[in-house]
Amino acid sequence: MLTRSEEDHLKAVYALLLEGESALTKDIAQRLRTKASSVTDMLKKLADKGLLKHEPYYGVKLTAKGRGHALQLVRRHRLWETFLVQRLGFGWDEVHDVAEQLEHVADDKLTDRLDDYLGKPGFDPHGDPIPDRKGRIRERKTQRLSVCQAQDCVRIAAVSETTDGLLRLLDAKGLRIGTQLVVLEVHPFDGSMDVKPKNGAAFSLSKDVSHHLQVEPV
Amino acid sequence: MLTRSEEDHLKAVYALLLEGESALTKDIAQRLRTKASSVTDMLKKLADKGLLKHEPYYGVKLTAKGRGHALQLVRRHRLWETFLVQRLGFGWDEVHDVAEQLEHVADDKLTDRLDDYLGKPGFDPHGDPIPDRKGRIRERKTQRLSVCQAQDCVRIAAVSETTDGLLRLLDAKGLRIGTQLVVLEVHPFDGSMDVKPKNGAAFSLSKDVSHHLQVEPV
DNA sequence: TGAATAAATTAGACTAGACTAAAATATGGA
DNA sequence: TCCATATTTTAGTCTAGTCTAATTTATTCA
Ligand SMILES: [Mn+2]
Ligand SMILES: [Mn+2]
Ligand SMILES: [Mn+2]
Ligand SMILES: [Mn+2]
Repeated sequence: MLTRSEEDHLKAVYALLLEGESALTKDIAQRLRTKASSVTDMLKKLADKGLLKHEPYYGVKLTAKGRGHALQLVRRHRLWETFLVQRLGFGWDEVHDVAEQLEHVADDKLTDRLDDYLGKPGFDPHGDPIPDRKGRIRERKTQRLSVCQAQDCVRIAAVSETTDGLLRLLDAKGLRIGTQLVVLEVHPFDGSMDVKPKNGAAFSLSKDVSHHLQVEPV
Repeated sequence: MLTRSEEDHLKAVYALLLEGESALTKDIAQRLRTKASSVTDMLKKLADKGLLKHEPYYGVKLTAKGRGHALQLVRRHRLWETFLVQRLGFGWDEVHDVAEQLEHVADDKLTDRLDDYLGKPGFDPHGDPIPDRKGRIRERKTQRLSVCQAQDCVRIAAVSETTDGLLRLLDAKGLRIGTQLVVLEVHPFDGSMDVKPKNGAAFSLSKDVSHHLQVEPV
């Protein structure tokens, strides 16, 4: 049984390894709003439990066991987010903090029943994949909207930064998971691009925004 | 913001004061499976926060603030139990431990939306009243089935001990919240009674069981 | 190459929440 | 009344998880 803090550290490692190839002590600390020295202690503890390999001054790698635990945690987090949005009517910008708490209620029966109840969803409200009970994830080939070119037709698959501000901006522009877009033009000067949703008028997106939209070809 | 342990202590005090008129240190310890000395420390802390009055060697009384917090906790506990049974298909004997964890996710929006989603239920799966968002409880006049007499017609309103064994025994006999019964006969020798459900054959209940069934006249 | 800097670890301190053992207090029965 | 017992509190210890400050190690660049 892992404590809440152990779980949060494990998840931070998992997320950082997905984003880049290394999980640095300082980045874990920044993500958890704690200090590097605290992270060092916790990494030692997680290594003792066989959840990760920690070579002091080199990097952190998850073991199969550690990855399994992390995936279960991600599964619970994303199932709860889905529940909050689909069933309780929360906005996708309002669910993160609550899910951050609910994810720590570790009960396999609860998790599996919730999964059934929601219809075994493959993706959460932000478009992130939900691992199944065995930790398997549905893979997709997506790319950032910011690397697309004029004439490309794409569908928004996920938002890679779920800060409230970005999500609300997307709401304001009518952009959501599944929205189809055509790229009209890319402006080299500032990296902004003009896009046109399938049903709607064209508008412009800054590079800050397009960089955080994961899209798939349509 | 209260910690999980503070919340559990407060709830134990609240429950003990409801059952009897005093909440003794040793009883709190027993309920929380902890030691009297630990309880003393926590009572001091809760008193410092203005949630209860603790006169060493005398008793514990909740302040209005403390009662309010306890009621919110009870509200969350019972709403989650209701969710688990009504929506996720859990048995009424399976929900307590999970609800004991979920109750500590303190988010008013979550609680209120869950309440709405469940249709603002007045009672949980064990027949216990669910406080509303202001902490108000629907009062009923119930009595133990064990004090009823031959010919009494009653409806089961609540089960006052939610141990797995009792709940499964009731399941086996087809007794649930709302079941209507006629008391046929009471046997003074062992306190057992013969009862007949409205739709079904008569059978006998031991005093151990009838003592834990709260009923209302029908 | 070798400082300067960045990153990570170690050392030591603190708090919360538990425990055991000992002391203090209250209570019930002879 | 007064002692035996039950209950509660106090004193002191322990672990988990955090912190700051100091030290160690790795990296970068002049
Ligand atoms: Mn979390
Ligand atoms: Mn998400
Ligand atoms: Mn609890
Ligand atoms: Mn209940």
